[in-house]
Amino acid sequence: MSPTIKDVARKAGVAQSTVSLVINEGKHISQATRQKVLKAIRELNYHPRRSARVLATRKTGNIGFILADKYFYQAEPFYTRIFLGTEFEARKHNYYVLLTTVHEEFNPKKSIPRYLMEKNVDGVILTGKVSDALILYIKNSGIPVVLIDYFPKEGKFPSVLIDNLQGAYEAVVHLIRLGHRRIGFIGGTIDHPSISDRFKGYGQALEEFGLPKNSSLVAKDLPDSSAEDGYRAARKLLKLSTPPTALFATNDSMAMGSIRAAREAQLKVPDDLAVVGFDDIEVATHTHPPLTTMRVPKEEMGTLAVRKIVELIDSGDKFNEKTLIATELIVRGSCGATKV
Amino acid sequence: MSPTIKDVARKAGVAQSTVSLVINEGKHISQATRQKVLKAIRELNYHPRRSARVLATRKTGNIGFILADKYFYQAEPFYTRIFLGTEFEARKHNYYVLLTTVHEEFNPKKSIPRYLMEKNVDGVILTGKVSDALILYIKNSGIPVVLIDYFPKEGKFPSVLIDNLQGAYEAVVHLIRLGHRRIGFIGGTIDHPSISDRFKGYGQALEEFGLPKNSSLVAKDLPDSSAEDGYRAARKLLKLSTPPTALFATNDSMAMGSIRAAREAQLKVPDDLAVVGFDDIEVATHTHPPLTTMRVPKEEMGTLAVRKIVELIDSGDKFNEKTLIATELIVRGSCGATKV
DNA sequence: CTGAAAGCGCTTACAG
DNA sequence: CTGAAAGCGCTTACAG
Repeated sequence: MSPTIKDVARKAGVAQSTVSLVINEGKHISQATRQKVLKAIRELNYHPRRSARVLATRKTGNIGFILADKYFYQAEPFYTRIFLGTEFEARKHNYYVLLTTVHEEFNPKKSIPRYLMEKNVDGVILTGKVSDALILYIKNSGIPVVLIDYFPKEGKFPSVLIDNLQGAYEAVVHLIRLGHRRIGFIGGTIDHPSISDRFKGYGQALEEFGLPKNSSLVAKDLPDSSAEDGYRAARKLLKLSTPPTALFATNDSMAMGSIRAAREAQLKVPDDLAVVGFDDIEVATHTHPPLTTMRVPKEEMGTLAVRKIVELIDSGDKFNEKTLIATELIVRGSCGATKV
Repeated sequence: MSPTIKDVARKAGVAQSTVSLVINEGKHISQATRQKVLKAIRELNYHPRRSARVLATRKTGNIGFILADKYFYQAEPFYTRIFLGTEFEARKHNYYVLLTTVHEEFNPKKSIPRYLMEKNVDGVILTGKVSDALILYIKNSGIPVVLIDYFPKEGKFPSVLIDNLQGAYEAVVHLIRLGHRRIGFIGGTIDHPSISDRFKGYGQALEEFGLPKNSSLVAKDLPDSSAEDGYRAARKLLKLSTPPTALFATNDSMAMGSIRAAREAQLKVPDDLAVVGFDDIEVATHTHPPLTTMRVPKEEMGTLAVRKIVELIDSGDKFNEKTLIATELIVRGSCGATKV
């Protein structure tokens, strides 16, 4: 059996509670005893049993990380990288991150992660679009919640979001500056706020530069935001009598699908059709030509979400701040700004 | 405060230990009391606090899942899908899976996941190539270990592996049957057993069909097994005076890189160069042409690993069985078996 | 078949 | 500044 706090106390010749105080950096411990205790800990290679600590403190040291399962199956390591960001940051704060996927629809019988039932988390990070009912359920249970990359239509929540409007605006302005005047929009499910914000950014850029808004150039509400969706949407746009000379897709998968559509239509990217995506997923560098896109700092989002939830847990505050994270334009071959 | 076992006992009018027996499906409980207790549990919406249970049983209910961090950054959702398989299966057995990444080199100060120090897992699943020293360290600590998709040169371990030899053999035979006689091999780090087994499968297929083994057609030991590596290796092979007419790449990323190299060399895939990959990652369907590859059942590997480790935990056995999982040839456009 | 009691390994008032 | 003791919420021999 590995050593317990009692063994340490005995070895150091002090009370068990003294050992505990040393470990938890309590005050009122003389340097001498502290050193004695630390020495005993080192010699025994003692590590406090987490479960005992949990029971005593009534804090679990766990953070739940909830993700709609459909994102997990996607090719893009987008949310997994956000998760990785949370994992790294959580270590620093001595928390574990419990990753669980849920189905998109809310089903109180199935959608509620075990750790909520078992009171096994101190806070929950919800990432991407999940059922609003689930979010409300958790929030109402009194446990701190932080949202990443999703925000329900109603309610207030602490959240870490992409500055989608600004990002889309910059992407489209980039195309306009390259001389494009007919810029198509290819977007996923518009009921996802990220997407509607990107649509707004698109519109704002057109407006500001005095370009007409042409609804025939807009393909919205694509079911899955998948490469296949992007492919189909782009194919339609390219069949117009006066097709767009550039496309802004609200994610890289759809941008990649668009490139495929262009190739099939015997169009050259970027010469005949410029394409800009969003997210900067890994494979965006492998397309032909490599994709120009808006980079989203994924790990950073996870880091900030953990800091936020740890603060909420520690302070007991009920603040509902939104944190907007800026994106960055990554110019590669598909927009025509550089020659391939 | 949410209800405890005491509240249930009081409400049901029985002893606390009786409630515990009902929950843990102990025998010797009359139907009548069982029903009373179950009713009280339902009415109070009682859920046993996991931490208390952990402390009492000295079992944590957690399984560690260790992955080299470099895999997590890869575009391929390969190991993440294995993880997902473990998560689903773990739920059925009432375990949590704690996902942690480690650096490739073993550093006892940094590489040892917290949950091992804190005795916070009952078993550990190690996935992909991780430091042999880490594996040994964990195994020697007495905790059950199951390896997925990696096996050290020395030692015996329970493991869930891809049948790499057979898979590679089938992939190459497929190319041979399509009429190819000069088949190149593009492989990652040969010190990874998966890769060397795939190389063996390649050689075995050539031999069996009486084709010469030509070392100039073999590009081994590529540093990262990345698309970039595949691209560079293929470019070299295609510059040979008599270049290969087909390539077998030991993963899809390298196969995709190879396709890019072919395109740059003005070669048509599959007419001038047939390509077969390995893994069947999502993006393999998005290449042009879509990639023919060997599908690896990723979730299934995770499922089997969990079953195996739960059995080891429960039984206390020290068996070291290898489980080999068969791959499946997925024919798409890049091999020339179907017309695009 | 059921109940009283000890114990898992910590933390935390409370005394001193 | 340090120690003795209670308590966190379960499970598990042990009696009955």
